[in-house]
Amino acid sequence: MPELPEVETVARQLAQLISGRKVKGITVRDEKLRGPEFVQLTGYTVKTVERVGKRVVLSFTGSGEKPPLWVSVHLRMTGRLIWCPDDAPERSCEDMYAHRRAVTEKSLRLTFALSGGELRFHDARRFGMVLLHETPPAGDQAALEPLSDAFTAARLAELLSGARGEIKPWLMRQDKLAGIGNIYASEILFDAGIDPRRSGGSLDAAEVRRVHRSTVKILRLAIKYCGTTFSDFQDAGGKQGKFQKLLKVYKKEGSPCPTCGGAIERIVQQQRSTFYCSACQH
DNA sequence: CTTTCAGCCTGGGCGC
DNA sequence: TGCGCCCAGGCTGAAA
Repeated sequence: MPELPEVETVARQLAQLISGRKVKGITVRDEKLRGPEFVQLTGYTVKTVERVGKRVVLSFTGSGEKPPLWVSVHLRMTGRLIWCPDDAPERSCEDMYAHRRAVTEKSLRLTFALSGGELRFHDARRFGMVLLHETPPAGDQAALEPLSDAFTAARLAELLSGARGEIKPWLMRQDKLAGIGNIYASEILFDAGIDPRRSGGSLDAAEVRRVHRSTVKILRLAIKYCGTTFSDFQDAGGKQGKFQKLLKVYKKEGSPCPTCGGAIERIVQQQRSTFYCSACQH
């Protein structure tokens, strides 16, 4: 389930792999993705690949008078962007992700044929979105990027003041903070020692500072480890993330808390699992 | 304004 | 071996 660190990992890797490559053609295998739109990318050149919130945004430059274009990709649950270079034998490219069953011929939804290889969008469950834009897709303008300079404890305190909803679902609100999903919301609150059921507005200044600090710390650490892989996520080269080894509470129901040894508990908030330690989080 | 909830999808895991 | 059932979960939009 790709969140900010996973999407950042994919975007950074793709930036290295496909910047400067020319679009030779597009093949759309899923009618949901409105294929004809993408054809106009032919002849364009990949300029940048960046993360915006949970989206991968590719910018393209046209030749001559043609205006620039952008493509945004939301991986949702099972979406993947995989680079298959021409100079790798086809079989080894297939082998690279053959052991992950969800990435199969069947789940291939869209292919960008680029100079030197193919960028393939796989999505077993078809929740993902690939959109073509004529202006830069800015994401939610109001949302704060948690790894930007604009994300300060003071700004977070401002956003949280008066927030009546529970803090854990609040952290996942993409119109407030960009990129935090179910895994990292639980991990951040464990790190900060905050009970996920507290209302956002009930946190005092010191507690907000802890949430701020833990958010930056956990997200940066997860990016360093190339994200978290359970069954779904893998990077642009088909490899798994490594942050799952550092998870302290997510999916750890019944396991001992790494701090106090008590059992990690699972509760449901807004239809989603939350994992926490009731002894350590207040 | 808030909160809740169905729907989107399909592979995988489980029980029988 | 295989069938039916349920779950995963980000996000939208409708309903309460």
